[in-house]
Amino acid sequence: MNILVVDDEKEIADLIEIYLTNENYHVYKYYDSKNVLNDIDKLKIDLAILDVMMPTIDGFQLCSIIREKYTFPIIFVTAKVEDIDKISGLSIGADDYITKPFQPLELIARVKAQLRRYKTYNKTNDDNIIDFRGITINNDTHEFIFEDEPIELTKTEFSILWCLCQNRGNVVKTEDLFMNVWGEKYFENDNNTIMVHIRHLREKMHDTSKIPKYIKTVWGVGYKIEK
Amino acid sequence: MNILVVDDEKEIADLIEIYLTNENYHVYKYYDSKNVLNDIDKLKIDLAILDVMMPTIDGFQLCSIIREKYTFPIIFVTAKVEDIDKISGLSIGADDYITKPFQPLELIARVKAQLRRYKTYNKTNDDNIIDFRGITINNDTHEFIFEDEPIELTKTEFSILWCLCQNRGNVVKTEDLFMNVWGEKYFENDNNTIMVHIRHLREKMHDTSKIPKYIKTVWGVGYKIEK
DNA sequence: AGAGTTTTATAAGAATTAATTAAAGAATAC
DNA sequence: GTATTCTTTAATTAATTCTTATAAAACTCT
Repeated sequence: MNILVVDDEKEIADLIEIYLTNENYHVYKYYDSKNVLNDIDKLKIDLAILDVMMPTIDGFQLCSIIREKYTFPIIFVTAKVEDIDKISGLSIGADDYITKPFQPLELIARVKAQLRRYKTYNKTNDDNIIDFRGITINNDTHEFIFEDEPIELTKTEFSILWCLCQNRGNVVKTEDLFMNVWGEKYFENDNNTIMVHIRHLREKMHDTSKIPKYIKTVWGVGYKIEK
Repeated sequence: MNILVVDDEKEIADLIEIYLTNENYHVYKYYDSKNVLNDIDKLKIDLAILDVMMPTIDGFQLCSIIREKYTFPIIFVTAKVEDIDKISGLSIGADDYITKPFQPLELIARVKAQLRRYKTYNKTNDDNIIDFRGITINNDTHEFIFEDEPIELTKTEFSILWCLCQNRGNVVKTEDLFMNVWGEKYFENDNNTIMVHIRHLREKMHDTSKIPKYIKTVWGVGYKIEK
């Protein structure tokens, strides 16, 4: 989970970063709104924590700009305790509004609540579609479209391909692949089950093991699919 | 929009009702948790405002019970200002936590923010009529019209078809289907109840299991109805 | 180059999972 | 209270998918 933190008060931003990192969130920290706007399309933000009072572009403006394109949750954390500010903040598209000084644990709890609402309760996530290099794989419809042709995959084939696509560009260790697909540890007796499935996948993708275009073997490690 | 308000302090509940009614929300007001549980399946709640400290079933318990079946936003409004209570409340499934005394306008703003998140940003449409590909299914009247012919469905058949239609295009896992129709977990001994109902549905839709036009089997996963 | 290791290919049997029946059990309506 | 309809269970059959075993090929290292 990637969380955007924007606050011109460095100490506060740093503090929030510590709390969030501690909970294993990945934090993109900015002391200036302007830089956020340059980068935001590149980052895949899941939630934003914004300060209100900042130079040049204030939190409310930033929130409005973000909302033109994105629907991830936005939480204001600010020293402005006036009710009218809370109401404005929530009205322009924020999901929550916390006033400083705040309890770290409360902030974390609110972050978690928002992420739960956004990710778990909300079924419309495009996290379930991966699209690259003529490959479109959709975990909702269980469809695999390869070079504009729909291809039927079995459950196991789909799981393996899904796992490789999620980690596209990176090697997936045979063991990790096994864990991901079967959800258990293997490596008792020799197991070439995965190889058989990989072969089937390559077959369906008109790929060869000699010079594979898609699923490459990384000797002694596992498999990877190029980005 | 239907809002559930539960508070054993009548004055507070009445006050909240006034604010909400003023904003043209429809309010279901309860002074007792028990009655809520009796009625909740009949009401079509979009958001709930719960007090924490109540006799017999407290707000936290009520929240947990609601969350077993529903994902609409829940806001706690309570005199308990302890941080640990806020954190617990948010952890068990609430979306926001406001402490008494609260500003009416802030409450309204938070209600609106939650509803916006739930309704607007969340694309999952919960209309009661779904119409596509010669299928018209109406969850209010429980009517099913297939290629201009009304077709009688039993309660279970309707629930299954409704669930598939709501997720049309996407695979519905057998387990999820079970959860949705029977509202409980199964997976004890194997259970082909669903298969029998699916067969009946296909029969009524003049469909076959070999080359189904409508309800397709996704091996090892579940069923889906094409968009 | 050769020994040892790891991956690939192939095919067949094993194991899963789904569909079909028929009938018993439960719920509902009359 | 009985009849009817609906739901579930159970047993069987059918279809699909997974695993195993084997042999062959490719790679690594000395």
